[in-house]
Amino acid sequence: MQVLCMALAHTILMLLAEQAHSGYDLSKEFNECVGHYWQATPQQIYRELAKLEKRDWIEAETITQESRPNKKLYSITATGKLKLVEWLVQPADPMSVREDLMVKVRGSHLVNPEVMLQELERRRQIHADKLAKLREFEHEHFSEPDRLSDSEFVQYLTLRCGIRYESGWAEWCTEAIERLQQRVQQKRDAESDRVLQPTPG
Amino acid sequence: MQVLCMALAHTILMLLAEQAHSGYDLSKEFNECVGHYWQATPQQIYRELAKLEKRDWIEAETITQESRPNKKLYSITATGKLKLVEWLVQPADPMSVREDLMVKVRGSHLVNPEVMLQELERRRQIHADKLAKLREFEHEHFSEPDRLSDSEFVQYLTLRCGIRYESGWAEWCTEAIERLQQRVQQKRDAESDRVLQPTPG
DNA sequence: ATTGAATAGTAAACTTGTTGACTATGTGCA
DNA sequence: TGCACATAGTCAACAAGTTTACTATTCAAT
Repeated sequence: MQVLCMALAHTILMLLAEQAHSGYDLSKEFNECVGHYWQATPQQIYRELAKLEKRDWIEAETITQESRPNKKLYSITATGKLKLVEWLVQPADPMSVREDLMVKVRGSHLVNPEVMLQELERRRQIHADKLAKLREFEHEHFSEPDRLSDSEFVQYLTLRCGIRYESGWAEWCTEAIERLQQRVQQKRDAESDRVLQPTPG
Repeated sequence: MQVLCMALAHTILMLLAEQAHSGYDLSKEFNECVGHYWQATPQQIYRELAKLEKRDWIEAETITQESRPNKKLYSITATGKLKLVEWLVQPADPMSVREDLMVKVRGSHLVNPEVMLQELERRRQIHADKLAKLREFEHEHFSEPDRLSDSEFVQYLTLRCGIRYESGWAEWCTEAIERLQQRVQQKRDAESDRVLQPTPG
């Protein structure tokens, strides 16, 4: 039996539990709403949908459309709901961090500090931009947290996580830039001291 | 030609650029020092070492030991150093977040809120523990940031990143727990209002 | 005396994610 | 008329990480 990608499969199940979607719809949902904490390409989604259908956790209805290509509308089955809830109540261990930038920072003593300063600034900007978008989304959709539906409320929690994540990265970049600049300056000072007051010998 | 796992290969190269290591040594380094930002199992490391050796980016010397099994001591070659630096100066895009816990939070409106509260508390504790360890490490090894060597300094930057990461997660857990508890309480209040003052009809 | 832990390394299968190419249809724009 | 773009989906290959299970040796503790 083919094996499911647990988190991906269950994200799809959860979205289908709220509303029937086509693969194409799901793909857009991932881009717009789920992407703060889980990414998937259309290809991954279609592949996972095929597996889920084979297990009868979801079922498809082919919708004939005139103005567009036909589509398959998927909805969750009773079995699917059961499996989803079973999975939801299991504990989840932290995922491991894998960050190219850190690997490069860790090796940056082998290259010109200016290169790393530029890269850190570029990354700071990326995270600041992402953060601004998330905050805008928060402002637009969740300005009154007490009035949210259950589903909206949990979406808000994940958005808050995304906001903390991006702001954490932006802040670290700022800290790293400052520390690195300070260090470069100290080295320059030491160098000019050395030139002005050469050690006797 | 076999393909390298870029970040993993270059982390290994970077460690070998500082000092010769056996696969086993590298594996311990990953557990102790690199794990804040990149994880690798011994198996991944041995596999990558074999690929790197085939390309002549690293070279191995077999060390005959009497009190222990023999080992292969790897060191970086001139080509390896070149390739490492070439890679270090390339920009790195943010890695995507993939977090099972978020997927479960996003679906938690389908289960009893108490289950999610417990899970969030468990996770908060995990991140708080990890944070305490990292802070202890910071205190032990980096209490005087101005006196660090270049290599130690960049290590310190990655440690600061790990600290921010873990504290960010712990704080988000706390926030989520508070918001969720507040919501549960509001629902209880609304429920008791409904019972005490039933709507006429 | 033997068991378990640490040291040192290898092999194979499997899971999961990425990439590029491919087939279609319909709409709007230039 | 043709081009780009959005919609809707499929196939195949590849990259990278995980898991399990091996083979060995040495040392310390029970």
